[in-house]
Amino acid sequence: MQLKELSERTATTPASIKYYLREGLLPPGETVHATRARYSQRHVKRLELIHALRHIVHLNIEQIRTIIEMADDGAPRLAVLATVQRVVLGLEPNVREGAERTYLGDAVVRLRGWPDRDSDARNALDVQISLMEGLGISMPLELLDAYSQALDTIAGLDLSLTTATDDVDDIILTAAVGMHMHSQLVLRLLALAQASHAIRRLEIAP
Amino acid sequence: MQLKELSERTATTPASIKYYLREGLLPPGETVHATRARYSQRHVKRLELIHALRHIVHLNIEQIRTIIEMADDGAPRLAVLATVQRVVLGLEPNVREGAERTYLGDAVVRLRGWPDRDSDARNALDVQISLMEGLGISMPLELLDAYSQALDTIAGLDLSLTTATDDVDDIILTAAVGMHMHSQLVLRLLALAQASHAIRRLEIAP
DNA sequence: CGCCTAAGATAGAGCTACTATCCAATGGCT
DNA sequence: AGCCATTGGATAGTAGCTCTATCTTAGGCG
Repeated sequence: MQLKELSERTATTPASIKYYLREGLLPPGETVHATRARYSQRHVKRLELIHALRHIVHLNIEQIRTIIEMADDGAPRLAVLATVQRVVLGLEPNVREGAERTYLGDAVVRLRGWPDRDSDARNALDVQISLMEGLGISMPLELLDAYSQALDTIAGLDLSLTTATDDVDDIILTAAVGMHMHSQLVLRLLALAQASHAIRRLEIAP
Repeated sequence: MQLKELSERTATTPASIKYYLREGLLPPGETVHATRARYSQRHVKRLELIHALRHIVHLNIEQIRTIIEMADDGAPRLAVLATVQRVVLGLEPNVREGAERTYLGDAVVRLRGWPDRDSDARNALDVQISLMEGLGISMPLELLDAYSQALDTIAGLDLSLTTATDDVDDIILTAAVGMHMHSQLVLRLLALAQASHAIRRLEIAP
């Protein structure tokens, strides 16, 4: 198909498609000759991926490029998933060079029997724990225990969805949307829990 | 103190202070006469609040204005906290008119013994659950149970910080930063849980 | 008396994500 | 054969956000 048809099929304006081409998010079509290019089903799927990442998961172009370049470079699935996670869960601003491991971080990993190794996720957790300790926000271990237990279950479930296909774009789409949705769910539950506490505590003695 | 001193004490440029004044985030100083105004300790604290909300919690000016206007209008503490929550936990895009209650939402509220009433938080949760069901992302009740149990504990802890003072700006600062930090913590734990699962599942058979 | 600072208005800057315009080349329909 | 639609490529413009800078007028303080 030509650009115009691609545009119609994906409800994306030709101008935007050209923009994504320029930005390297969408691979160029097969050049038939100087003024004609052919696009395939792959381009349709890629555009759908871009659309979901932009408007559902709310990533910016740079973040989408990071993920898509890995996929196009044929990186191993684990590496792609790690990148998706880093970007979707906003780990980036929290990953620091030479951040120290925390007691609580170690304890949680041991309690859950998670593999004890360095990773962006582990690093980001330690940084967050240190940050909160610095601000005097307390987190007893029992709480992290309860938490991580629940999250462990969700994580297993979430991931199982991504192993059903071999197409990298599909894996990314499923993983990114799944991670985003779960993280939102947790935030909504936290909000409701907090609201409930606030009502109980403040409504009686305003 | 005059504008310049306020600027120096809060490490904010006079231009930015003027901007916040224009935007109504910072109350005008006490006008001595046409070309002189006096600012107080209150302005210092307000600027610190604005700074934290902008650069730690990452709210935009509009969101900060929403919160600050409530506080300045002398709204009840519960209402202020609800607004802080709505903004900080990103409930806004998820709150819908006439969204239906979900079975799972009801079940969670009953399990936790939370007050069963309409609220933005409850609404946002129901919308999120429906959204995920629509996408075919499964969430067994046992999972929500475990989750909400952990979150319930955190929420109680978090809120207790905010009842230590009577100054509205302080309450907002503590609540906003606390909520933000806890939500980040949960996201980091989810990330680590997911990473651990991914390692176990994909590293053996890449 | 002149300098500093104030308020107030307006304009500009830098970023992001598009959106629009212009171009020459050219395939395919008529 | 000829013309219209479409292409890639280049470039420029727009819109929203958060500042940042400049300019003006005015007045107190040393």
